[in-house]
Amino acid sequence: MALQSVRGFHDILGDDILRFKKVSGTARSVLKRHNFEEIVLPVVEYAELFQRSIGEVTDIVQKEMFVFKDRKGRVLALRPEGTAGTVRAFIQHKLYAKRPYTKLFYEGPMFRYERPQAGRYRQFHQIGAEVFGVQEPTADAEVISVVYKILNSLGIEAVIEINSLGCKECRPAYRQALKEFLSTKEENLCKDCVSRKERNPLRVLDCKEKSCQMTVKDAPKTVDFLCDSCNEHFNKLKELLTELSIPYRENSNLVRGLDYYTRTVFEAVAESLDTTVIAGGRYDYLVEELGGPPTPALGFAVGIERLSLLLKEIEEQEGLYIVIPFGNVQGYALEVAEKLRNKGKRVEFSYRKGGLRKQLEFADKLRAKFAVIIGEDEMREGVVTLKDMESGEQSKIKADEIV
RNA sequence: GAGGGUGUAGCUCAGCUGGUAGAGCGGGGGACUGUGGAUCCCCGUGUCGCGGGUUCAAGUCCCGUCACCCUCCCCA
Repeated sequence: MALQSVRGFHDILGDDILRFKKVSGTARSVLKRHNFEEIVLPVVEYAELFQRSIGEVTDIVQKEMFVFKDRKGRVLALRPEGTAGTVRAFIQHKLYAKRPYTKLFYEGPMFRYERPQAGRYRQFHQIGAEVFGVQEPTADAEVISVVYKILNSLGIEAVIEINSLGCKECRPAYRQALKEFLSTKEENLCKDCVSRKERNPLRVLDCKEKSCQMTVKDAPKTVDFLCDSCNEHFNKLKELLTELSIPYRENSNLVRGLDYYTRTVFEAVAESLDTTVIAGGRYDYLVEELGGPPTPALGFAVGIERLSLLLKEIEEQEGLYIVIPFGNVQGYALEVAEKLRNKGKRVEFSYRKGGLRKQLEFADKLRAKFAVIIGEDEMREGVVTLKDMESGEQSKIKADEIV
């Protein structure tokens, strides 16, 4: 078989790279304005880190991790997400001791051994951010507003859904109530949900099976079981979002697949794709569970490929100048090209063979904004012929005066 | 991990009941060493995804395999 990339591992090129960069650049610019600092994390970590953070019984850990042993027999894994590594770094470098709170963001490839589909790859890319050390809902509001701004500046239509899962105090009671409710309705649940009911009852809430959805409508809701402080936190968050004019939808069935979430969880759902493009939430116990001091935290991750899929038009690049040498004028033409580049222009020096006709066809093909035609006449006079490729107008101007 | 679909030239695809591969677009070249965004002319041996089988003969049938797409699981 011909040489080929590994299943689920894809190249990104052509127009896709423009979309990819736009998503990445937009997210970075929003994050920068919110003063998040970048951290570049390793792609490989001890597998244990993910088992302990994401949760032993989750699908990500059980069947989707790329796990392998190195030469010393250490059990390593390709990171399936970015939060665990960020938390590990936060603890390892004792960032909690340096500032009252810390805001970080990361970008890079993540790996999950899943069945590839549209917008789903085994190597995909996320840009994510985390806030450590703030328990106030203002941090939740900031993070959600970052998500909103990213979507907004990208012109992408997605609905932000929020929910609260409660904390150590109130979640157990809810879990119990839900379990009991589900037990009475077992005959209405799908096969998956019957087994899920014990292992991870919350997940039954967002099952797509119709009969499950019908059943779940009457199920107890997380928000009805929140303790006073969780309730206050959630209400305050909603107030803040309203104040910030961030549209959101409360979805009492929203739960997340990772074990570490507490209180606020949220997703940006693109209805056109019927998929989640950005997701996140609070994880107030994770830092402590991984060996750090008790530190409330929250974050989110953007699926770059998925957002790219929603990007309609790609940004026009800066207008291209194509320098067309014609005859024995190579040196002079090259000089002109350099001058333009020094002025910051995007310049292609044409290596295309053939007459002027072919050259202009080539310019057209590259979607050049201007053709800088340089023949022997031009060289003799110390000028160039600048042709506006859209209007077709052209004029001779001095080499130094092209803008 | 389960189910379904697809796989022929760079791209989109045609190829009927098996007989030895085509079109459009793109690309290259050309009466044009000075003018493009539907001027004209010329140019296609590509492992018909891969491997095996049936057959005198397979792109065309059978089996396997790989990849992609869709649904489920799960998730960004």
